[in-house]
Amino acid sequence: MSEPSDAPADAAEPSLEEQIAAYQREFQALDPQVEQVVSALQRLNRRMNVAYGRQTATLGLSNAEWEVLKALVVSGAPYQLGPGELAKRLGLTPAAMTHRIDRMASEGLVTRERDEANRVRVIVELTGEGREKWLEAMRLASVFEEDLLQDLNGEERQLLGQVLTRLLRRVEDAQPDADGRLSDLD
Amino acid sequence: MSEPSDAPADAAEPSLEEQIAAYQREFQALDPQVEQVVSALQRLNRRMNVAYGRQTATLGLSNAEWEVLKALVVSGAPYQLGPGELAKRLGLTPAAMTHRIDRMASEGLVTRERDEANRVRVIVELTGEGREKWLEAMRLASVFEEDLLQDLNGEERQLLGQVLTRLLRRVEDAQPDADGRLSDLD
DNA sequence: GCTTCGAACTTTAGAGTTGAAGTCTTCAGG
DNA sequence: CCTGAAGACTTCAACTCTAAAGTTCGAAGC
Repeated sequence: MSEPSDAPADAAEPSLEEQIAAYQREFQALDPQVEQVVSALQRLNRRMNVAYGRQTATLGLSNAEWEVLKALVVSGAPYQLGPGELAKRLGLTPAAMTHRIDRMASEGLVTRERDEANRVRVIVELTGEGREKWLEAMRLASVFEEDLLQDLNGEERQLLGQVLTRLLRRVEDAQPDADGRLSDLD
Repeated sequence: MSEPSDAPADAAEPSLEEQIAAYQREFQALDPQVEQVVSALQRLNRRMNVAYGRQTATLGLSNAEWEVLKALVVSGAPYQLGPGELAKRLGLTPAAMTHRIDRMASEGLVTRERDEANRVRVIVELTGEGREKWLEAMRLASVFEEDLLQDLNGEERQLLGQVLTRLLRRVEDAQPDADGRLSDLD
């Protein structure tokens, strides 16, 4: 026999609304409007990252690798950066960068060589294949993003972008990179 | 000798604007308005997570532990969930949950015991101390969040919340939890 | 020119995660 | 009963990240 009313065991996964209601129930001082913004933003961002992860996996790229490619492409022109600088931009320790570059170099996405002008430094450079991979990933991402914002008209998009940028500026001003390495890339 | 014009080596960390300009330069098909929204959202979310991490560290909590506490509190009433259910909600493998619960149980934040009604199951329950920690973290978080949204008036907050919720719904409809475990908590 | 300090990267040890295999319990047949 | 299959959790090996040394090179002082 089964008692559906007696052994709940696993409640259903909470929706955004249920979660906010639960927060309010457990912590009365909470402003539901604020929490709606914050929780929706976090959940949305997480789902987007999952979607990006699936897309890049399609190309044989991990999310970690994609981030390195992005940093190098954004740096422009010769597509060169040092491990330390890369680590700072991705929000990793230099040690982690060393290993990541190992892997990516062995896959042919980047090259690693000593800077002959200053032999303490190392230059990580995007390869043609790496750049190509980034372009493919970018094509997928832009389609996904366009689709995501499909329901918003131009005015709404602009407003949303402006408001988010204002909030970002506020956070960045309040946290002047306190302990270094906390940027991470988009 | 040093040639400031010859050996750039480390370019400055790119601002949001610089980054978007770089994307456009390298990938012409990009819609700058879409990218403004997406990049601002991602960067904002990342900075917020760093801020949360600092706050919870103040209380001797890791972000990982805070997420478990949140899931249990949101579940309500007796504050009980199984390891598997917790893993699903946090977006972890069951194996990782096992270890996390080990740590948290040894710190007194939760208890772990077999379900006598169904001895295959394990019940993880929030302790009084765990609940107290969650409340303290929540107090800090709500102050931070209120401060973050300070410059937005009520109308703007409502609009922002609604738009983000619309986008979230769109992502969730498009990704029907495809391979399980990808939710993670807010 | 030799030495010392500092900078940039790598190496090492330890914590945390994943994926796969293993254990224990329950349930349905035979 | 006894057996087989499925479910829930744990254990194990491999991988990735962090923090703290260690290594190598360059620059400044004597």
